[in-house]
Amino acid sequence: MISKEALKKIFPNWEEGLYDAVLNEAELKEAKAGTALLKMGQNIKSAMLVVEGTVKLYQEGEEGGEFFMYHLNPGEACAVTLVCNFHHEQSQVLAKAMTDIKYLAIPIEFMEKWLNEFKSWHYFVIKTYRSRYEELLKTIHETAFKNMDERLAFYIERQVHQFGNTVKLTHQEIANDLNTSREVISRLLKKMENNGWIIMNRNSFDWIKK
Amino acid sequence: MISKEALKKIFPNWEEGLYDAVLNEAELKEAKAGTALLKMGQNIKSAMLVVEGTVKLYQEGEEGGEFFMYHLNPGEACAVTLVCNFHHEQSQVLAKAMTDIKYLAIPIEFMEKWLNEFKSWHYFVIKTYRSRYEELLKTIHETAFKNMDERLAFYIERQVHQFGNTVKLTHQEIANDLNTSREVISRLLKKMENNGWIIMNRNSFDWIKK
DNA sequence: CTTATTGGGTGATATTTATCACAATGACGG
DNA sequence: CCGTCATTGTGATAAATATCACCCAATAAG
Repeated sequence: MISKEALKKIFPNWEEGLYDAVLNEAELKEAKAGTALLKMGQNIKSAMLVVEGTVKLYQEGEEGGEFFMYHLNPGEACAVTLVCNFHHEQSQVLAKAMTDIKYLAIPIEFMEKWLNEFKSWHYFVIKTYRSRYEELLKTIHETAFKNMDERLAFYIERQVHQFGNTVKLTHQEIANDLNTSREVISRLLKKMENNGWIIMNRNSFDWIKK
Repeated sequence: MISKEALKKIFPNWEEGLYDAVLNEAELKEAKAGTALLKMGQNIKSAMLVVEGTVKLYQEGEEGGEFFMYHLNPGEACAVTLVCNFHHEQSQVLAKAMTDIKYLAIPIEFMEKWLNEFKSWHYFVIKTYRSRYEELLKTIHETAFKNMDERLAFYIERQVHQFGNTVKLTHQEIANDLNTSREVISRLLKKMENNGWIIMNRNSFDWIKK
């Protein structure tokens, strides 16, 4: 399990009792990069709090497409898993480990209980929903108003913000995340290279804009 | 002001004290159809709870475009106004009265206070964020995976769900909401008419599909 | 009744994105 | 060093959407 000190660093400002509750009830799980942690339509049986690594949240299309929405980092939680106990609903999102990750899985029966017991849990849930809502707004803004070139730039900037200036993603992976085709991404990246925004290598490129 | 009984009907399951607090602190406001209640970038000074009528929530593009996200009905609240006091942030959305409306405006200084005092307010905030988050997911799903014909059908279905089978919107208004042009909507509606999904009149049409 | 305005129809054309087909090149296991 | 596979480049073409330029019809206003 994880130490209380480590937990406090990753999830600050909780009540003492909440840390104990988490240490008692949560299971610390690991997953390899690429694993699907939560699939669309799947019944949710536990809340997910990220401890280490990065998770990507997607929307899935009925014909198999994926659409990237936002990242989850340590200290953040998957909003959809936090309150679903109210309704015993199915997941509306796909969560994928982007790197090797560690996360806390908390059985959903504690969600309502803790809302009653711990004020800091209540705040945590609200903060989580609020921040995820804002990420969705950004995502909507991009897809509603921007063309693929700008969307790609925005996507890369998010990626750079997470992992630094060297982007280690194949054109195909980017295309999947943006729900377009590889050719489109290849051509747009070539343009960016010509504009001096990136330096391309095989299997990666560097973002050098601004 | 509004009576306590009416308030209870519209916002069920609150604590007694919360109803009193709202009656004491909120201002009951009215607005004509079409009014912008909250503009993007505007500083939020009060929370908005819908009492009567329908509000439309938009994302605004920098070049003036609008993009419809979802409706707010009586008993629902504008999520972004509920927690912004934490940060004194600016609105990321545009809220427009779709019909003549009545709503409760609660100064944001009470938001944090009530979170501490009323458990039912806490639940209300979480429920609000959760439902808005889910609406955003649906919206993203449509824009990410669907072509304009399907998006239009989805849009009309939402409209029908709100106001019944007769849709009293001009092609231009629909085009604005979907961030496309009138010609596109006109042509797609014509197709729907040919498919027997709608019956068109001037200034309105009837949804008769299924 | 006449005119002005608004809502809607339609062809032509441009732009953006998707799809198909295939070539080239680097990485890696044997 | 060779062959295979994953990755990227690129032309040709199709489909979806945007834009422009008008016209026409219904309604409102005088």
